[in-house]
Amino acid sequence: MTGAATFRVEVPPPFDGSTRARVGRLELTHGVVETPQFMPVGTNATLKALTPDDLREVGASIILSNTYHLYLRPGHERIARLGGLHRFMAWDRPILTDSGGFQVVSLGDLRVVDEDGVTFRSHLDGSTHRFTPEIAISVQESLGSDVAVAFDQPVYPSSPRAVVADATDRTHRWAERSLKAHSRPDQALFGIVQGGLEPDLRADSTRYIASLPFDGICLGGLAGDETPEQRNAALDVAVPLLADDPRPRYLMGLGSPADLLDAVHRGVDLFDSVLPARVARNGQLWIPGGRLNLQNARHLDDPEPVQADCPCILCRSFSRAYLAHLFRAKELLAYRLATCHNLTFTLDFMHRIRTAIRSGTFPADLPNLALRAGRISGGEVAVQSA
RNA sequence: GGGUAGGUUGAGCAGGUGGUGAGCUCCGCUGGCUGUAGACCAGCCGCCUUCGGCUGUGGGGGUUCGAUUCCCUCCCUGCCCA
Repeated sequence: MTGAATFRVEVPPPFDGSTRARVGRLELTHGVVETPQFMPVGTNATLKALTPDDLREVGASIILSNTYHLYLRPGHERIARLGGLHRFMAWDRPILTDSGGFQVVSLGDLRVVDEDGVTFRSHLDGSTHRFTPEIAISVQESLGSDVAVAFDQPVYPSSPRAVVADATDRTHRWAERSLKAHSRPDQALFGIVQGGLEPDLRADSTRYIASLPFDGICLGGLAGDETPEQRNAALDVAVPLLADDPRPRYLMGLGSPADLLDAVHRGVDLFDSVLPARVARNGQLWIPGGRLNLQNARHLDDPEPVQADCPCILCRSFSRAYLAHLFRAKELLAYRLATCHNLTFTLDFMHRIRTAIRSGTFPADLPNLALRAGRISGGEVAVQSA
């Protein structure tokens, strides 16, 4: 443990086993994070289309940024010279940096994995770069994030068992090297569980990572191509093994409201995802019970706000018709307004979840929360059964 | 009125000098996006009963086995000159 993170469970799950949902308080160098919490993703030291003021207004208490992308551009050493990532991007609340492990899968053909690390070809200019656990930690220490994350090797959840096993074992070895390499006392370090959808591998990985002195436990290798049922099953394997563990549990990459609700119910404390911001830029606005596609012609004459009771900058002043116009004209304001709305919706949803847990009504409130979450996929609006 | 260049599927175009015009970009429609190579990607975008068929090159007529192409005529548009 680094001492740079203090996590306290304020409202533990009930003894009756009706849910593993809990409320916690994570204290980091740059501030406090109430859990369950969602972290918007600002890969390039910016949440696309938003200012830090926007981020504060939508209610973000912590954001995620990316080691690999900042290493490539503008360079972690430059950011360090300029006072660190917080000062560089003018965000004074907590930041968690992903280690670059995700780019092992997302960059596809542009990388080669070996036992010592990963060789990447830059997506920007084709130049060759090497990441090892030691380098990933060093870069994160240069950036100065509140929470660094061990360098891991995620694979698609649907990968063959042998592939999952190999990547999981390597992730364990890299976890130890990440711990050994980490030295910055004001920065927490989280370890990452792999194991894919294989129950025994997922369980072994959970036990192993939990046995190491990390400040938090990331559940990786999910939020990929698995079904919600498969993901829930993996959580039902992993989280109970952490029942007596005093550290926060962070499911990497999950972002739709219905998915978040499922995972909170199964005991997850932290989330991140590009989803709400990305789909917003692509014209999909989340509202209670479903979504709007602002690219559809039917919105062009609609004077109503996207969501009448939403306090965001979009809904306070503008109509669906206006936003639909902005999207058609590809006006830059569309992306800012839409992103603010979806993040407001998502973070408000997490706040509602915390409130329900605090008031002891969480399992009972699941149907209502699921109704609000809607089912954000397939163009359908349906209630996610609790 | 004279001259000239044109008229191709919502828009803008490509192509085609007697031998199968449904090709492109927009627009439009639908879907997708989950630790961001993503203000992006995919499919559709004349009609039908769609592994196919039909229609379609401004209108009409003619020549021809066959016409977007050649001929006649009419309509429309841009530009120039009166």
